[in-house]
Amino acid sequence: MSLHSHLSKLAGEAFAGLGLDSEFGEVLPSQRPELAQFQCNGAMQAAKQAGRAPREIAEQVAAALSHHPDIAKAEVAGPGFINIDLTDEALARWAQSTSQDDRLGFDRAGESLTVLVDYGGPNVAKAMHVGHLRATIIGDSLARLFAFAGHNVIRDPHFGDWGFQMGLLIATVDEQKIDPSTITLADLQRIYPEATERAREDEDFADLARRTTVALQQGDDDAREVWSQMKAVSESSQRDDFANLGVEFDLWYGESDVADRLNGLIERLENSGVAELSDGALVVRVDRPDDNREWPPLILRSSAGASLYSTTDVATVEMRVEDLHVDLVLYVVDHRQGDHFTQVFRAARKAGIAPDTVTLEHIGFGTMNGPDGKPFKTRAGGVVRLGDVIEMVTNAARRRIDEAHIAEDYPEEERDQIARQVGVAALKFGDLINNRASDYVFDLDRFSSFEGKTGPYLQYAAVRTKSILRKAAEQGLKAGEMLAPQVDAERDLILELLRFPEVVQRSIDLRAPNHVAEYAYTVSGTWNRFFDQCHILSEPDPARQSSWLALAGWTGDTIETLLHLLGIEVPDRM
RNA sequence: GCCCCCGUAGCUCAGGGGAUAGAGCACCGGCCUCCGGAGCCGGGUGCGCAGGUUCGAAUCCUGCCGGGGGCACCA
Repeated sequence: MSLHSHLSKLAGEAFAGLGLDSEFGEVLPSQRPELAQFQCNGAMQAAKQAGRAPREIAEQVAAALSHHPDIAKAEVAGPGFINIDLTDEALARWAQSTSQDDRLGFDRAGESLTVLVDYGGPNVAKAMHVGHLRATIIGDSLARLFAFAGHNVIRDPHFGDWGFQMGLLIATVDEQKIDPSTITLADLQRIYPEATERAREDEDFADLARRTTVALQQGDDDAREVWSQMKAVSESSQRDDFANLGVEFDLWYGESDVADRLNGLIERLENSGVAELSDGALVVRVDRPDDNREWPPLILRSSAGASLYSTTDVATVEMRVEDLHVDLVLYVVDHRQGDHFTQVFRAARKAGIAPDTVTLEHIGFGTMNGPDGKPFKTRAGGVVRLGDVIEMVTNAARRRIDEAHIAEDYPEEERDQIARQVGVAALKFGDLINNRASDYVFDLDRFSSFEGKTGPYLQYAAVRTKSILRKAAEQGLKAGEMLAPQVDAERDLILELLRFPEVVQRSIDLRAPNHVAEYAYTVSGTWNRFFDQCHILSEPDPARQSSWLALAGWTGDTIETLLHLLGIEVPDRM
C-alpha cells in the first residue's frame, strides 16, 4: 500500500469514528510545505453533511490521528485544514519498504483488463509528419502506464490503408503508367497532394478515384497489386520512424485487416434495420433524444459503394471485441476527430457490436503548431517529416556532446547512441510535459537546448545516481538500511519519492502522461538539490553514508521507472 | 448558424473546489581545491471581462469578448 492510501485510510477511519463518510479522509501532499508534509481538507467538506462546525470536526479528527505512533503532528489550521507530519522514523520505514518494492509502492490494478491502444492510423499515402508525433508518444506512454498497472495491453497503430486516399493514388499510378514495383516513398509524397488537389477540381477524376477505391475494396487484382506495393513502401519508412522513437507495437494492423468483415457487417446492419439508405448512401443514425445538437449519421457505405473509415472503424470495434476480447479501447487521435468517434461509438452501441462492458474512449489531443501559432510547417510551407525532426534533435544533441569535454574519451558508437537517446528524450518530454488537450507550439530551439525543464535534465539526474553508485561500488561501499532523515534535503527527497504511486495512478485515471512528466521533473530537481547539499561519498558516518546510497539507488530506480513510463531511455553516462 | 476546445508572468506552458497561483526560457547576480556545472542558489505588480453557486473558484454554472477546431459520402 502507498503512503498516500495509508494516511487517507487512517484519516478516513477517524471520520468514520465520528459517524461521517470515510471518503472525507483523503490526504494530499501539503500545499504549504513550510506548515506540514500532508494535509486533509475533509473536515470542511464534511461540515455541511454533518451540520457541525468544520473546525470542531477537524479538531476531533486531528486528535484521533495524533494517537497514531507514526504521526508526529496533526493540527488544525485556518477554517479546518488538518496539517499532518510523519515522524522521521516512520518516513524511514516507508522509504525502506517502498525502495525495495518492484513497483515502488504502486499497487497492481485489482482487475486486469485487456486494454487496446489505437494510435490513430498513420496514413499509408504519405510519410509520417510531426503531427503523428503526438499520437505516437502519448499512445506509447499510455500503453506503458496501463501495462505497469498490471493490465494486458495491446498496441495497434491502425494504419489508414483502405479508404479513398488509396483510390486516389492507385488511379494516378495507373494513369501515369508507373510500374507498381518501382514506386518509392518520394512518389507517394509527390502523388498524394497532387491527386487530392486534382480531385477537388476535376469531378471526372474524383469519380475515377472513387471507382478505383471500390475496385480495390472488392478485390480487383490490379488495384490490389499497386496497393500492396504502396503499403510496403510506406510501412518500411514508418518502421524506421517508430524504431528511432523506440516505439513498438503488438499488432501491425490497418483498416484493411477488417476488409473481410465489411460486406457481412454492412449486410447485417442493413437487414436488421440499424442502417438505412439516405441520399444513396447507407447510414446509421446516431442521434439521441437528449442531444443538444444535431448529429450527422455515420456513413457505412458511400453512394459510390465504397467503405469509408467510419465503416472500418465500426468493423474494427467488432474485431477487437470478438477476437481480442478487449475491455477498454483508447483511441489516441487528435481532438479534431471527436465527432467522428462519437459517431463510431454510438453506431457500435446501437448495432450491439460493443456491449456495455466494453469501454470506448477517444483520447483527443491538441495540435502541434509552429511559432506563429499555426500548424507547424517548414519555411517553404511544407509539412515537416517526422524523420527529419528526429534527425534535427539528434544532431543538436550530438553537437552538445561534442562541446562537452567529459564525453571526449567515449567511443564514437556510444556518442552516437547518447545523441539519439538525448535528442529523442528532448522531443518526447517536450511533448508529454504538455497537457494533452492543449494545442502547443513546436519550437525546435526549445527542443534542442537540453537545459532546464527538459528530457535530458531528467536523464542527467538519473545518470548522476548511476555515477555515484558506480564510484561507491569501486570503493567497496554498499547501500544499507534507510535511516531517519536528519536534514531537509534528505527528508524532502524521501517525501517526494513516496508520492510515486499516487501520481502514476492519477496519470492512468486521467489518461494524462503529463502528470508523470511533471513529477519526474520534480523528483529530479529534488534529487539535484540533495546531491548539491549532501555529499555522499565523503560522508564520515558509515551508517548515514550507506543510507544515502540506498536513497540514491531508490531515486535512480524511481527516475528510470518514470522515464520508462514516458518512453524515454536512460544512458549509462552522458 | 450549431457544437467542441482554448484564453494564467515578456515568451512557452503547469496547476487535483482549499491556505500566500507555480515551472522553464529570457534577463541580472552568486556557487567553497569536494560524488558529473546538461547542475545548484537568489531576483516576479500575472488567472480575458461580468455575473452566479460555495464556508472557499484559475478550477463548477451562465453570458459576453478573443483564438482554434468540427459540422454525411476525406482520413
